[in-house]
Amino acid sequence: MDRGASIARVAVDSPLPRLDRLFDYRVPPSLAADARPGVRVRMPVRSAGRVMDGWIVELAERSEFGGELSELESIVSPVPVLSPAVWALARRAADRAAGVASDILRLAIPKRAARVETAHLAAAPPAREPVTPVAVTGYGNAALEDAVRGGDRLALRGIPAPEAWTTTLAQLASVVLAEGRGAIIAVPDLRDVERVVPVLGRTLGAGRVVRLDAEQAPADRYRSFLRAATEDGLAVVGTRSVVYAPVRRLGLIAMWDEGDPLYQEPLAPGVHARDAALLRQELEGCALVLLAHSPSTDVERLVEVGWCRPVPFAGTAPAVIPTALQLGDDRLAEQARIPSTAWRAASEALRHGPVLVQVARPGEDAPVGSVRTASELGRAFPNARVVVADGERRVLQVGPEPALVIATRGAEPVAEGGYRAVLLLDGDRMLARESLRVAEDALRTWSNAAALAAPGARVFLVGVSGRIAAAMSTWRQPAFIAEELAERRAARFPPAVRTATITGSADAVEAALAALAEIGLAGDDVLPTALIDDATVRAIVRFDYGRGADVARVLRGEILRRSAGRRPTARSRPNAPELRVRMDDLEPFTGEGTLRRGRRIEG
DNA sequence: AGCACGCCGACT
DNA sequence: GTCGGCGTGCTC
Repeated sequence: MDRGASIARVAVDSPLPRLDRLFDYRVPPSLAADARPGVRVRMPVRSAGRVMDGWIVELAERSEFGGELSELESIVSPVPVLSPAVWALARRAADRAAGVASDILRLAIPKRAARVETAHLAAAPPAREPVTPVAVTGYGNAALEDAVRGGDRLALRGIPAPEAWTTTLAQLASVVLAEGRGAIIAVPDLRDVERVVPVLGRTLGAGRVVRLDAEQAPADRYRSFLRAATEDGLAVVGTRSVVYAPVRRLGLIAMWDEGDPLYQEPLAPGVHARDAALLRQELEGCALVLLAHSPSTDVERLVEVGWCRPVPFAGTAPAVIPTALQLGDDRLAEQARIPSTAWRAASEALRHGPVLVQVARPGEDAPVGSVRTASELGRAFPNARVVVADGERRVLQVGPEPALVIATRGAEPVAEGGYRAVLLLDGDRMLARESLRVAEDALRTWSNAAALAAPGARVFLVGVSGRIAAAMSTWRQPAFIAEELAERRAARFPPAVRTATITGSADAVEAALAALAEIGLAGDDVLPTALIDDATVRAIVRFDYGRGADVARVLRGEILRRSAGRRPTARSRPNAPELRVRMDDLEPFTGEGTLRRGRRIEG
């Protein structure tokens, strides 16, 4: 503790909006030695007796608070777990989402495991070889190494070859690690973590790679977390909440397939990992690489406003052939809803190696389910080995030998040497979903599957035509996405605008809308209020990005007002918060997500 | 969340 | 008069 600093400014570990600010405490002499920014503390809140957890955010010599200060009760552990950078990020992210910083910190700081901590404190810092920077290949003379060193923001097109993205991420990370800085590598799901970790290990050295994801055992997760917080020059890899990892001297945040809906955080306040990454890049000045075969409309918007720079790959696009669903004379093909040209190509390819068949849904029940498709194709190709890969049957990889691999989208195994043919079935079904994001989502998942094809292998996109099929066959997804964004802009739909979904009692929602009207948010940008049930209504407002801070501030004020208001009484139902706010719901106009039950999605 | 403060109906 | 109902507000 600094000489003379006898005041600790503490963030309270509580989801209550009223406690979402810093509180000053006196540091008693007995705790002074360990009272450092970032440590977890316990302190009395409201007239002795009640003790809460929190973190010291900063130390000060004097307090602005007029009243009598209480003393910190104890320091839970001398290990700093909340870095100034992560605190700043949590504050920014919560403010932007009209939420509470400690809700973000819940994602950022894993539960303490005392034994892990003891072992960590006892261990000597590991001796490691310096990292050798590896050239970033496949992008011509784009000078990506300099861009990354210079803290640029890039929308990078993935190289369309099996697992090329893992190599690109490892090469990018090597550039910053070679300078003694750290990198955050975010991927959508655990399968992707498992794929990228060995590649990073080979490129950077195994001791340089740290896994950090919510599915780890608590002790493992805390061990990884402590390593990230204390060692320089690490690549920290994980799923969406890895963007909050306490990486030291952060030089790069790289995100694979940023359009994957798994990056949307379901826990309050529902901050998308991409948005958190953008905020963190701004705060820390590190490089940001959004790597994808087919970017989201959100990233296209960032490109168009000049916030990040698109970088194409230099190489050959997959051979994608849109195939109308004109059924031929083959009855078996007809059963399996595969056009005869694609059928013949698949039969031929199957003599040489694995063939991927992407379907929309898992299981046997759906007319298009993975298991049902597998049995149909199994009958048609009695000599072929059939592999089913979906959410339940996880298959990471298949060998180079012939096999029919039936996979739901996102669950496709990687084939050694690449698939000899890829059939994208059920495209029409995927596009029939009612969602603002069907088109970009379909394009993204088709593109990811197409990139698994061997060099020169053909990819058949079945039953899809028009501009979206053309985007696939020309491999010019960004052009289609740009048109998609233009349509959203014309309609004032996200991500051309931001949205806030306001749910609660009719009173509370009405008051919130009135408060928004006072800052000029009215007219067409306030969508008609919908009745959810007898006690709940929902309003949606939309607004330009420049107004986001104002809207969030006003709505936060309303939440604060209302949270002090009505309590669960006999009259009102218990646990029904009077006012909940969700900013930038992925599907604001269909209500998907907004009403999801379970953990809080509220303000 | 808890706990204190404060302003209206039945009581010694 | 005053005890205590719970509506309202605050937590360094």
